[in-house]
Amino acid sequence: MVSASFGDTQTQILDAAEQLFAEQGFGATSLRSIIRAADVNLAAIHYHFGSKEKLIVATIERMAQPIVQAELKQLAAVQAEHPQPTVEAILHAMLAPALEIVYHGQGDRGLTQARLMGRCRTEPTIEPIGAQAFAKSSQTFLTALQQALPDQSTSELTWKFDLVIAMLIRVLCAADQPNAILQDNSPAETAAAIERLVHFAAAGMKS
Amino acid sequence: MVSASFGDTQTQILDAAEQLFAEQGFGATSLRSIIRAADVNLAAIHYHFGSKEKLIVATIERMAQPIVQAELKQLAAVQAEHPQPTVEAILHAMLAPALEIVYHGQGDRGLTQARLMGRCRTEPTIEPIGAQAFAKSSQTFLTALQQALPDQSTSELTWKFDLVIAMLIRVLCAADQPNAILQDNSPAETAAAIERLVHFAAAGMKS
DNA sequence: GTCTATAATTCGATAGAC
DNA sequence: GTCTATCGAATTATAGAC
Repeated sequence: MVSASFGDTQTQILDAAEQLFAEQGFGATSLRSIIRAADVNLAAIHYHFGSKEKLIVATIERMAQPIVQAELKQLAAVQAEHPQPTVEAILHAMLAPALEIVYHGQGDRGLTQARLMGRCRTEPTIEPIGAQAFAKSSQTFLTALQQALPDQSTSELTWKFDLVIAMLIRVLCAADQPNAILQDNSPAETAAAIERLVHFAAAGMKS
Repeated sequence: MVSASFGDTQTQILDAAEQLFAEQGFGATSLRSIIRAADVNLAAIHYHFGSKEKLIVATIERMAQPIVQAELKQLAAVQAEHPQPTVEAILHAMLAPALEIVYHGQGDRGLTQARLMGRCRTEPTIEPIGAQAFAKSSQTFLTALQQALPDQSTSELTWKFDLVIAMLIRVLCAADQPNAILQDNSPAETAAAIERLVHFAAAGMKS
């Protein structure tokens, strides 16, 4: 397979699908609205991706892979510095990459990707696909939290971890609403929002 | 369906819609699947409710009204006992009613209603309807939290309040999954889960 | 109020020419 | 690889008999 160059049909389809899936959800977005936005033919989607579901999988994986890699890289850096990192340091490595793409993406692309990540957990049909895309990250961070909080049982840490992810998802989905934790896309404001969220989540994890 | 033989046509439709909307989401549930489950005619939905959207509004409001009333009643009771209730007491009044319907409801009705409440925030088209149904509760509890935590700014309390609601929604939506915070529907387990969630949320609110 | 029948769209998917 | 044309099925909604 040839790697997609800029303006490629596949890339045009993925870009349009990413934006529309993020805005409207997966089930509510028709292939016809995607081909209108991408300015391609309807048959091109089936030629390149096979079906709507395979397009959804490809869209999610393209969004998730850089985030998972960044999360694992930050955790590895933290662990290399301190053999036993604090809960705050682990949560920072876990939450920062997803929030940072909001302003690292070119134009509105970052906000779109953030919403798409959040949307992976809002539709029951889609949730397994999203869980699969983020599985490696989830397992690694849950293990790190168990080492940092050895007094808490696995089941307790599991539902707390789940609640922290739920908070991240909410922050991502509500990133453009008034009174959101993330007020604007500036690097300084994003860094401050990450600290607020880490602090809030760490207090709950230790409770 | 046996249960469909009870009640009038409107109630049969609302019962079936409640269950299917909760399981599959609003957009993914067709009127035809509802009339099959309710054992009524397709035209009956349009005769009694006018359109799919109006049926969604009616279903959400029927679910939300008892919960909002219970939340406001519990908060009033807490405030009557102590003029300045603790954060934990406020959060308990805010979180307990929604979780308690899980086992107070007859049969699986409670779990269905809990999932439906959670689902109100997962589809962007539906979120304004759900926010409207819970608006009175949201305003009242945000005011109570501002009085209990006067050192925190309104914007800070607003996004923290939003995160607590996000956690509640997650608990409701994941109520039947393994490793969830709510392991089973017994009153004792539900009360314990409420305490865990209140403790987790209070730690974050005070952070 | 309840039903049958159907209108009017929209959807995902595919065949086949180029 | 890209296009036109279309299939078959699903959807919401409505008209009109009873």
